Amino acid sequence: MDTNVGLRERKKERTRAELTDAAFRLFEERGFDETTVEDIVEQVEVSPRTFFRYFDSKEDVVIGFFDDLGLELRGMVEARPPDEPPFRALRAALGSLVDVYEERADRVIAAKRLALETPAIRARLLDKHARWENWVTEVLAERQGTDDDRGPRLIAAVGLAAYSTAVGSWCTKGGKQDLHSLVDEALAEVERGFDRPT
Amino acid sequence: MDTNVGLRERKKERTRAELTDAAFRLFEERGFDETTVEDIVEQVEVSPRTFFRYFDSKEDVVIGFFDDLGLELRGMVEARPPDEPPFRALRAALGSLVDVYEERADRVIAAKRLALETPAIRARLLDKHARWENWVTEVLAERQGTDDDRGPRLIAAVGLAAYSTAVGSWCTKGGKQDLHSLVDEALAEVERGFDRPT
DNA sequence: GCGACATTTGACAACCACTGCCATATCGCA
DNA sequence: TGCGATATGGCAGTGGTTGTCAAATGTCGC
Repeated sequence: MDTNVGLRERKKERTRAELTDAAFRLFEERGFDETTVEDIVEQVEVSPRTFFRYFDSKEDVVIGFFDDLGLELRGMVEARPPDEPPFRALRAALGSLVDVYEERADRVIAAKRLALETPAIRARLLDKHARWENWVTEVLAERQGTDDDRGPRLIAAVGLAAYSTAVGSWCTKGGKQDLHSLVDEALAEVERGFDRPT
Repeated sequence: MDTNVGLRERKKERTRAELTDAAFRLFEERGFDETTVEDIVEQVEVSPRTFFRYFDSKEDVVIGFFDDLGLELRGMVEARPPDEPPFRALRAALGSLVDVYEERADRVIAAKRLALETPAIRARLLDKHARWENWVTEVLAERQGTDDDRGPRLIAAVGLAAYSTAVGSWCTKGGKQDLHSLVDEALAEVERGFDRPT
């Protein structure tokens, strides 16, 4: 049940990585809509049918990369001390998430560029974002043991919106700035509306 | 250049409305994915090709309804007194937008239900939302004559996020509550972080 | 009302994302 | 080495979407 290291598994990993690389390269060269699945698979010498065994859809190649991050975020919020005010907990969790973004800055920025020019990608990326919001909402609601989710949802939505603007401006600047400070500034600004000690 | 009232135009309006009605009905009956464009057009006795002359995509039938609202919102923000703090201006504009939502509560709620169960719709709806964010950001940036749009964007993103949560909970409650107060409460909560007179 | 003109529609063909199905190839293990 | 599990390829089919062209239909001046 651990990380399988059979020949089979490694081969699968490699194929997946090759497909992702080829796809990103072609998307960058000629655009997402102008790249067919056929184009991608012939670079890796794999059948189209196989492509769809690795990815649910063409967009999934771009989105998939972010897939588990939401769950990770969820975990990070859960791990915060229970007496911490909710917005602050979210802020701290997002702070940790930043590390992952910086590690894979190239892919994050490429995805963002694609999102700008391709509605289909943008839409999927936003959808993933919405899923994150739901997860965070759940965790926050549990933490404060309320049945009415409106408060937690507002915090999740607003916090993630602030996070996204920071990541967005980081991407447009080419990832040169310090994402930590950008995110933290944006969230600090918003936090003043919540978690007031009053 | 005004509202054309020729037979031609009226017929087009009617066809569009019939297609929309048929589509919403079928989507509700058997779901979005299970309804083909063919199914829709045969109810209105129109060719599939014609369907795509009225709508850019199948999803567009659901989204199209909201299309101009973003521009309307933009106009409403522009119309606010220039000395008003930005978040407050946005809050006021969203307050007016609420009227439109309440008028067409049935469609708004139907769209929301479809969004919940159909990823494709959800994604498109979110994309429209993102476009609104851009428009609002632009207007706010103009108002305060800044070149760095990070501040305006944060306000737009956060304000719209708050707005969406309110609309969301209104929809899940079946549109029974007063949307005005829901929206206003959510925005008031967030506003404390911005526009402070300090 | 009639005819030239513009616009809308329908039919057909094509492209492409995506899926189910079955035969074949490949890997892991006894 | 050979058996069972799994990965792949090929193929046919569905459905969304678009271009093209010809037929139909509204518009407008006369």
